Amino acid sequence: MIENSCTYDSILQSWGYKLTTQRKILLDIIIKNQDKHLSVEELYDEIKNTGNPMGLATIYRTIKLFEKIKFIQHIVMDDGVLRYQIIDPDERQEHHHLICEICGNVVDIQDEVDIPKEQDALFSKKVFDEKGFKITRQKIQFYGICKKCASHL
Amino acid sequence: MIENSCTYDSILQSWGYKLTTQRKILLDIIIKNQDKHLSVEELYDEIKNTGNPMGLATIYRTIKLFEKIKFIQHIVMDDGVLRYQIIDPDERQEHHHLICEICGNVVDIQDEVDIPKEQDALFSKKVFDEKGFKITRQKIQFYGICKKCASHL
DNA sequence: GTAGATGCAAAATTTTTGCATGCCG
DNA sequence: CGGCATGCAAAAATTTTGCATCTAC
Repeated sequence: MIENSCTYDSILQSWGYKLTTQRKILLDIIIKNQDKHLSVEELYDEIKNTGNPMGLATIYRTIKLFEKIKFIQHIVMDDGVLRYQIIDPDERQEHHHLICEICGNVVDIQDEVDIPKEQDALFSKKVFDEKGFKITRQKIQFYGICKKCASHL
Repeated sequence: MIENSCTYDSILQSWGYKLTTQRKILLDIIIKNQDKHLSVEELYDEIKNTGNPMGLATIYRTIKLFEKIKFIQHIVMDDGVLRYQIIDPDERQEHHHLICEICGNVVDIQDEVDIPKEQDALFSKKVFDEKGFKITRQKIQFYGICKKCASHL
């Protein structure tokens, strides 16, 4: 869990980008909502709620910048809406998602839970032999029912 | 592999929808390009190439209809663009994708290749115990390099 | 002070909707 | 023939861009 944005501030500056109020606010919002995977629209609303509204153009531009310097990455749900999440510099490893089919909420799983090593040599070999496709990495979406929704059933 | 659209034609009519020229053309294009996963824009262009151009509005409306009656389903790539594929009535089972990181092409894998059963009871139990999340199904994107691109390296 | 960043408004895209006309059943 | 479907154009929604102004360094 990432606690604050100071590491990012200095990285931003080391890339030669200015540390502006807007960039700090946007990064804060993304960090504060690590578990939420906000869309541009949701980011816009969250920022408006802080009382320091920001132009949509700035949000789009800042997001592009943050993706370029690997502060954040986007994930895409089944509806095609891009949602953004902070990348912890310490854990750049691939991670996967638990997606609730009722509320649509997305939860990350990574090393907290051992993903079974489905990408075992045998499987990769079979795909390569049959399809000529060399697998290098994978992303899994696990669909199901989250704790909260299960409790409301 | 689906060969033609007659089955779909009669299903369409059994739902009470009219079998129009446009619907036939769109379905044909989707079936002919089963391996391509075309976006709306690509569908529009393909249809224009047949010499019977169709209004974009009609394409959007027809796609919605086809999704509703489960003729097609969409998949979503990392860029958030929705792409459409025919659903073979015979094999409604979940399937996965091989995505080439070079050309972006998407290939389906399903029963042709045995997906290792990563959703083993132990893993699901662990996720449930640690996250309270009940996994019911999953989608995997395998990223890598396709045969064609590998041959150009 | 100056390069780069922001805000606003206009433009470019993408998708939806209203309505007159057309065509399937 | 009657109603659903289509095409077109307008509207709505989303994202990008140009430019004047502002601000971090």
